[in-house]
Amino acid sequence: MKRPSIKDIARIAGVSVATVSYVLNKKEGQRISEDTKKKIFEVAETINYIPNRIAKSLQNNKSKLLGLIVADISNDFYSNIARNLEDKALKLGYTLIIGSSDENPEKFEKLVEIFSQQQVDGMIVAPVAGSEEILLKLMEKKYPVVTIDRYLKGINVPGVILNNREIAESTTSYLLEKDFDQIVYIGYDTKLPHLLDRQHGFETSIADSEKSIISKSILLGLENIVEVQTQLGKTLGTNPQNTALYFSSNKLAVAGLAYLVKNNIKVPQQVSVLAFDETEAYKLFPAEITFVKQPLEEMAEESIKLLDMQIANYSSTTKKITLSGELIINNSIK
Amino acid sequence: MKRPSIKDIARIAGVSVATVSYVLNKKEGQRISEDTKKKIFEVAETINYIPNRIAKSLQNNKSKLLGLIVADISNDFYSNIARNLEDKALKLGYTLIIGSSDENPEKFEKLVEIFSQQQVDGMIVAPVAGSEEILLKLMEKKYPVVTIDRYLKGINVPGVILNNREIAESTTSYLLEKDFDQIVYIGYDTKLPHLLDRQHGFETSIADSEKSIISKSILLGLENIVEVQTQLGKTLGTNPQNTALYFSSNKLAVAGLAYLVKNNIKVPQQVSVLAFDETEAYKLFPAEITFVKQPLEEMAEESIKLLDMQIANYSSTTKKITLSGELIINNSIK
DNA sequence: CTGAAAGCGCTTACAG
DNA sequence: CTGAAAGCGCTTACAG
Repeated sequence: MKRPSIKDIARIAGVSVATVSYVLNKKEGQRISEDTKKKIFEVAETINYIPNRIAKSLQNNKSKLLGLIVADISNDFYSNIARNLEDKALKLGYTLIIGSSDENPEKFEKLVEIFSQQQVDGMIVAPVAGSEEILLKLMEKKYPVVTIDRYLKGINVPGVILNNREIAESTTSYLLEKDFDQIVYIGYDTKLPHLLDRQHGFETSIADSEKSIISKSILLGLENIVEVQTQLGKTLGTNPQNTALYFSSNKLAVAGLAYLVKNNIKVPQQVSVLAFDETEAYKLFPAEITFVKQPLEEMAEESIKLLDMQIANYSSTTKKITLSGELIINNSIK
Repeated sequence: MKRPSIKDIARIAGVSVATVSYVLNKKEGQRISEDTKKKIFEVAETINYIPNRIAKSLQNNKSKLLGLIVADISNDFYSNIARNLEDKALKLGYTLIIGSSDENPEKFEKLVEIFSQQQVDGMIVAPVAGSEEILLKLMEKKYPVVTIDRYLKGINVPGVILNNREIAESTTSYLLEKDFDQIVYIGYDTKLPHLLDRQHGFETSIADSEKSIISKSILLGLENIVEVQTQLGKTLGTNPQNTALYFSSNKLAVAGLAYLVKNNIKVPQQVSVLAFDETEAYKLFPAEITFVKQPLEEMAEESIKLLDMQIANYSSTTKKITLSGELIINNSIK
């Protein structure tokens, strides 16, 4: 059975499709008698009419679809972002399409193209390394786009970002106050600016400090996180003392903490831990992890706003919004 | 600047829109000269043509959009399902729209309606308690739909499901062999059949056993998982011995394991643990958790297949596919 | 080998 | 207060 259309309503109610359209969309300009209105609503109800958004979209060039591209939707951090975005989007009448890039620029481009074919009204993306061109093209076409979590050097895409460098700097200073013998930064070997910012924040803070402290960085490939375990083994030895570990992401933290648990290294007695991002996994660690909390809800809110503005005005903005991370102090630092 | 359409290509290439459409869609029936073909492809390339899926959809009544409704996309289990579905969907040319129901039938219905307006070609849903009517209506309209992870009593929707009852039974038997003094099932106070199946599997296995063993169930509201901690406290006391805990979901397991960690209860020396589902969080627990693994990839594959069949044939099926869980034995059971 | 034309389900300026 | 008609960007049976 064909799904009922506006035409069916018109036929049954004995009016024109135009009238039906006016009534159903509650257009103010047109004055329709209460009688016909009532009739139309009744018919719509009984035949179970659901408007066809596709037809509407073709007409007004708005799909009410928003595309979200993250590295991997099964990653805790991104699925939380997705959830927050979903809620905000829904409030504005948008629905979210989701895609995972796997840090692969080709896949990223593929997703951009698919979303573009689907006529999404805008995209929220966590761009991968090497996707500058792709974003640039989107900007040129005035396609509404907003970056989230990440950003890229040299191109001016609107976006919302954490104050990565500052929060890394201040939290490292917090560690420095504690007089550790050694501070180890566990980060990524990457070109992604937001991750480099964290690293540079750490390094600056160490360099600016008067203290003589051994600092070291372990940098892992994005795809090779388990490697952190071997590296930590080498760095910590069998009986580490008075050492602090700075994990620059939840993924790294989970991998690293798993190593500590396995090797029965006591936190914070032997090793102190500070981590970026939250994850449910922390709950199962013997110590409560001190971590940098990102304001995910605010991020979602601001990025959707930024996108909605572009969609509404057809005006491309290059506005960047920086939000502050917050150090949640628990007991993983001595 | 307006985005280029097939009309633009036609104008520039000096042919009709029909010809352009034929060429771009590589229709075999029509024989077009190589020259015009080449010309058309060239023009499409240079003006950066991207087909408008909305227009296509209106014509052929296929949006190439699939709706996924889960309880909460930020839940590990569902974000993993989503990821697997995304990959399978992409291979068949579909894009995923995602929504979270929060176990709320009204929200569930709202999402169904929105997805329906967006003309998704089909929906994959983890139905919430009380959504029977909604699914029934969908079935009546012959709207392609497949349930995943969950199912509902009394309605015949096609779907893929775990052998919850059987795997719960066999894994409980596995526990029974170990001669515990006490076995505690931690589950949900719910009407969701797939969860009741797990519970009944557990109960059957206990009842069928010859052994005299104390068994107990702690049932939590879906929204009140932290409560598990108080309940476990009451049940376990300060110095539990030879007790086994059967967690019927990853959420419950994480909450329960957090309690064990906090109270320094040794696994498996004092308390043994078996959990349903996987989560990264297990990595941070001192013992490696023995758990029931669900074949997520296969689930995704089968559910998409089931959906695609319905979409292709317009034939509604009521086929149910049951997949087997697997007990991954680690060292959390003595 | 190629094109004119109808139509998918809506919206909206215009006419009455 | 209401309707006829054009148009959004495509596809496709039909004609030539």
